Amino acid sequence: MGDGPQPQTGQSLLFLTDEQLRKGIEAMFFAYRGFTADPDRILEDKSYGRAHHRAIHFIHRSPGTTVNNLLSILGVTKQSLNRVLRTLIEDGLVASTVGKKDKRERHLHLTAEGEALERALSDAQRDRMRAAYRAAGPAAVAGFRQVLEAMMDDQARHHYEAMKDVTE
Amino acid sequence: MGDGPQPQTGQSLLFLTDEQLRKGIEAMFFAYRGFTADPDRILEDKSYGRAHHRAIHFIHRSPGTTVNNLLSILGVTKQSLNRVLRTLIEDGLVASTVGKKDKRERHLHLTAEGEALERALSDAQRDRMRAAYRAAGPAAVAGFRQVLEAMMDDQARHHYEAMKDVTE
DNA sequence: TTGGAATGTCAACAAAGCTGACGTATTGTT
DNA sequence: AACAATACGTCAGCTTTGTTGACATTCCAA
Repeated sequence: MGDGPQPQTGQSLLFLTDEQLRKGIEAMFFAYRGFTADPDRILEDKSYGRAHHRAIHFIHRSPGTTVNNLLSILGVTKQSLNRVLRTLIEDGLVASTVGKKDKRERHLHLTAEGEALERALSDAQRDRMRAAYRAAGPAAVAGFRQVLEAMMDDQARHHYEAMKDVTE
Repeated sequence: MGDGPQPQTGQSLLFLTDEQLRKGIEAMFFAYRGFTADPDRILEDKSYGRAHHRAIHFIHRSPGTTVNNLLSILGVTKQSLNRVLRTLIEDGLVASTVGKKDKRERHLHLTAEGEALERALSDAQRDRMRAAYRAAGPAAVAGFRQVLEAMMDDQARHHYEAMKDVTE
């Protein structure tokens, strides 16, 4: 936390001004639109929306996850998630299997078709993220992640960190 | 763009792996929820939503802006914006005045009451942003902004940059 | 065996986006 | 002067995605 290797004395004093904070707020707003734009374009053909994308993403990320776990990650009501899951199951993108240990639970997996859509969506989203990362460079990326992590609610940060896996 | 002062050789080679990109994607998702959580809490008491917040934010930011300009910033249809603006005008938070030069245009301003709500909302949002900035530090903040800017669509980035004002 | 947890479902509703059509006032152009 | 284009507002209808509240079923665990 030392201020040794930074020659920008003015910046380090001014980075908390209301103007700087406002720019950060607007950057989040505009960037999030870009962040969702590409998957949205893919989804609009099919009768799916952003909620389906989120479900697919986290089922792919944690195969076999239960409905309850997914609920707490996504932060929506079970009725809202259920509507989304029902269509995905009906359309054969998601498989729901009764739990072996606890038969009340349903374990969710992507089918081959579901994996295909997941790949299309995350390819599109990753392409933009990769371009942004490449343009900004590794140091900027580290800062990006630090600020975003600090912006999360405790519960969200817990989910976020719990999803670090072996490759990291 | 030289790789001089970075000793993290591994990181700079691996920062574009799919795993890193996935973490960035999830960081955006979770952080955006935190980003909107505090204003949302204020708005839910009143009968307003996130759309009202956005309109109020940008009217505050550009007093006297026209409906058309606001439309292109927000990226929604005029019907959608109109529904929001109508309630804000009816409730006396926004004033709409006929243009002097071009009488077809309506210029939008916040009333005193509108400014008060804007302050409450942006205070809440800035508090979280400030805490995140403080926790991450100036260098991280610079990186955060760089990555977000690179993630925007061209049109959004244009709006974003056009809103830099004299204090910066 | 009974209470509670996990899940699913029905109904009703709201916020906020969309398309399409239409009207009016104003401005610019021919 | 006539006409086209622009800015704005509005009506109607639709979609997605969230919400509450109520209720049934299944099943684990005390």
